[in-house]
Amino acid sequence: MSAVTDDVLALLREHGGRTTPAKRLLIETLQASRGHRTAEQLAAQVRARAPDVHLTTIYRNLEELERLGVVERTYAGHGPASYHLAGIPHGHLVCQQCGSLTEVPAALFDTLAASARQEFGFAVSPGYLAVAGHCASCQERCTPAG
Amino acid sequence: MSAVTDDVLALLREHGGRTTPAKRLLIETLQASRGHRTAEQLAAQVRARAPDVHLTTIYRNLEELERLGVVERTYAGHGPASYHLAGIPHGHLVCQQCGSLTEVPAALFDTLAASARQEFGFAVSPGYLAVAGHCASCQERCTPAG
DNA sequence: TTCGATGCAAATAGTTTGCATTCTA
DNA sequence: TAGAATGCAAACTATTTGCATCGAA
Repeated sequence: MSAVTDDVLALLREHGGRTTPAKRLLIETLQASRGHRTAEQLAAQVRARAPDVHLTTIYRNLEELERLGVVERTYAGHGPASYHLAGIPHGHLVCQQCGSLTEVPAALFDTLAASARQEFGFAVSPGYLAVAGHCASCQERCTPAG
Repeated sequence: MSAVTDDVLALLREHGGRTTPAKRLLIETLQASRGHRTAEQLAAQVRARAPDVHLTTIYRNLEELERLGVVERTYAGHGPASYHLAGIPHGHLVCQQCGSLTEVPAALFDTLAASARQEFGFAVSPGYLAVAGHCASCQERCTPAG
């Protein structure tokens, strides 16, 4: 159906993988969901079309796609990880209060990444972990107007 | 024994809490361990002196201390959270390969925090989540010299 | 002597693994 | 028809909760 899906399936085959309905549906679901989805959410969406696909299969396929660099996993502290198709590199802000996840340009991390490299020889990957804090609406709700 | 321990216990009492051996030992252990410790590690260290202290008690007391602002919890992705006494604000770099956790000055986050506030109204808390990437030694080990 | 703290068992959330079966190439 | 992929059950890790008992103030 989609060129991207077929490209990913082709890549999978190149690496010794096989094309299955579960994989095709997962990739299509990832494309359809612009934002970030948990494994559970992806499973629910895939099951809407193929009720027998097990959560385990979702996890196994996400892992395979992550290994191939097609999918990125993001941790936001406790709670489940979020998955999304790898594309333009970006970072994430997660609100400690409401849990909302905001995608932000990787450029926001440039200064931090430069300092980390210079001072600690550390190469920052902005995508893997979110940056915690408090989102605009939660601050409004909790700050006594100032 | 230590002034800090007594101060924390006093703070606990002020908030309706009680002084117990388990709490005293936990606070002393947190002081003794300069770095970051998981609940499990803290339990092991406390048990060296009081074998009957249960992991549940450690979690409950860490939670209480976190609520009072005495202890900070840091998540580094998957794996257990790390705990340490709240002191000078700082951030953390976690290596995705070896898992090592590096404490870094909060100043490293200044530019990121400023941009996040300006562009998204988001108030960054550098301490709560680590920033992922690859530490110096893991890069050496894996980069084909260049 | 009251009410917070504890120990223990059990529940929980999120994810991974073992194994027999099914299906792709 | 070999070996990858799947479904299901069960294990697993990190953490939380329920409840009876214990102990600090």
